[in-house]
Amino acid sequence: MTPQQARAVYRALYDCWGPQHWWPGDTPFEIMVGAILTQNTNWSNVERAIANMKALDALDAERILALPEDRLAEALRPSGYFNVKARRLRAFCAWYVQEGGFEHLSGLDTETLRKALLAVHGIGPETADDILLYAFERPVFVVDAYTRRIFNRLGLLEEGLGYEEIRQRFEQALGPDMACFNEYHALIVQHGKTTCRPRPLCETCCLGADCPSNPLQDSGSES
DNA sequence: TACCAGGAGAAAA
DNA sequence: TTTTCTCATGGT
Repeated sequence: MTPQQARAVYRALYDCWGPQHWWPGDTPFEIMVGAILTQNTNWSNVERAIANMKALDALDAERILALPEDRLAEALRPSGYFNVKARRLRAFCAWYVQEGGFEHLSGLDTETLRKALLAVHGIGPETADDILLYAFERPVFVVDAYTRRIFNRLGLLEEGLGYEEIRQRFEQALGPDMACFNEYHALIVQHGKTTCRPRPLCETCCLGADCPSNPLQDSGSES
């Protein structure tokens, strides 16, 4: 993928959807919680779980750790996988408190912070990069299922590439631009979940004939 | 009713 | 090392 191609898709998405103002969350900590809860789940379900946490006045690492795990799981129920996510969120909070919280972690360089996040139970590459980009405002490109789907089918990424390879291709094409990465990922998600879903309709899609959901594309490239 | 959604870890091959 | 299975709710 050339820089020109990466920027052309960005422009098409931005022209279509406009600024997204991501991440939806009032504080860096809420963003981090949302990044964990949104794993394999749609955002509306995550919002319900976060509202439950706010109702418990528990949107804070130490207060989450003070909650019994079954009560935490009950609050997280709307986001799905609630038992799994309760364990993951507690593991993250334990690490977060142990490391001295946001202020201390903000002093770490991006690679050190990324490695530390990936060592936490329940934090994989996408979740770590969501946290780095949207909570810590680091220039890290987030790769998700929509990114793979859209760019594979646009022919700009080969099938079967690993997460790190895809991330590096975007970062090399675009340069270390936090604001751009922020908007780009948000636009990909907005586009993916509205226009270019697996069973979609893209007469008005901003990617036109190159849209991953375009029937002309489907006829030859669908797996 | 079946499929999908802003994944990750554990187990099996 | 790679692939498969499991976790689960809510909307379409």
